[in-house]
Amino acid sequence: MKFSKKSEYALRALIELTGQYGQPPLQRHEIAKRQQIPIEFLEQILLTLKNAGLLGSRRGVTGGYSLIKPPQDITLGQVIRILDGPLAPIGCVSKTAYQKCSDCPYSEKKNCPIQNAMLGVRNAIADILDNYKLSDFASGHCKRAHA
Amino acid sequence: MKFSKKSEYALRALIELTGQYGQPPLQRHEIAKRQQIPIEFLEQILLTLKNAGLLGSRRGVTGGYSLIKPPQDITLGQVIRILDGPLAPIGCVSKTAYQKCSDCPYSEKKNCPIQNAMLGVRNAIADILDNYKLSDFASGHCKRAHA
DNA sequence: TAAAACTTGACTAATTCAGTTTAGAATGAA
DNA sequence: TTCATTCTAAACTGAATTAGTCAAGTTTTA
Repeated sequence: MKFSKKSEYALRALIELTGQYGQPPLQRHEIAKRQQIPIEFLEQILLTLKNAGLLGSRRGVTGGYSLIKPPQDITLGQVIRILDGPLAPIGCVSKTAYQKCSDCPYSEKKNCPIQNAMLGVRNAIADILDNYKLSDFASGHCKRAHA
Repeated sequence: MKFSKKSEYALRALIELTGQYGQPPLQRHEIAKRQQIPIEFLEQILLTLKNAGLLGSRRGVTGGYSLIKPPQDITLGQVIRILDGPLAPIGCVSKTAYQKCSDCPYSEKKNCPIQNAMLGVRNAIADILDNYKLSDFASGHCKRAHA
């Protein structure tokens, strides 16, 4: 049940880019230095975030990466799904990437105990991460979903 | 952020063993058949649960596995931790297996945004799974932690 | 005593993780 | 124009994990 290093690095990079929002782009080596991330690995991650539509980039001497949307329009849930896939701890309770379980004897019926339990877990995780905005995240405010 | 097949099979095996609590032990092939789990893999899992103190076993013709404690004294959190390790999505917010992050620039200070966010996630997961008893689980009651 | 059952440990194929390497294409300052 | 700087893209790698499988036991009891 761990998030990958990719997700962690992505979030750390996004903290830097949030601080830079509205200003000139930030270069990968600057992000790598500030957050102590191996630069080649960071590159891969920034590319993924760019292809997912979160970042824009510019090449050349004054180039770099920048947020394409305001930080309050991006949630941690979005970021983590891009890098680690669905939040659900088991395929049959995922809302964004549902997968029927093949072997479970309860599969077709509605009363699968595992599904009951895991749906609760997936909702709890999503409630937090899908309501946690990059703006709150970067500023250190621990905004709770329903507190 | 997925639970492993081991955890899933363990929970499914424990549903069967909960139904059998107080009666003669259940044999691995019977569990494997009812829950459609590869028997050699199931064996490995039952052994792990036994070594963790959740199950007892008896060899020989009338042998099998059985719960060693009443089903209301075992939580899903316990089971999953045995097979998949800590529930926390990142080492530095685990209560049962804390690990300092080595590279995070916030490491020593108390205001790490990642820690803030991930601690919320770990607590939400633990609140559910550590309050979900095997007895509720097997009977299909969706007992919520604070609902 | 032999079949049924658990025990242990080694083995393996496939996938994922965490990066590294290499080669290239765009930009803009000199 | 040229050249250093920056991003782009894809292949590659070593280690670890996952999901099983296999083989060779030991124990129990009908």
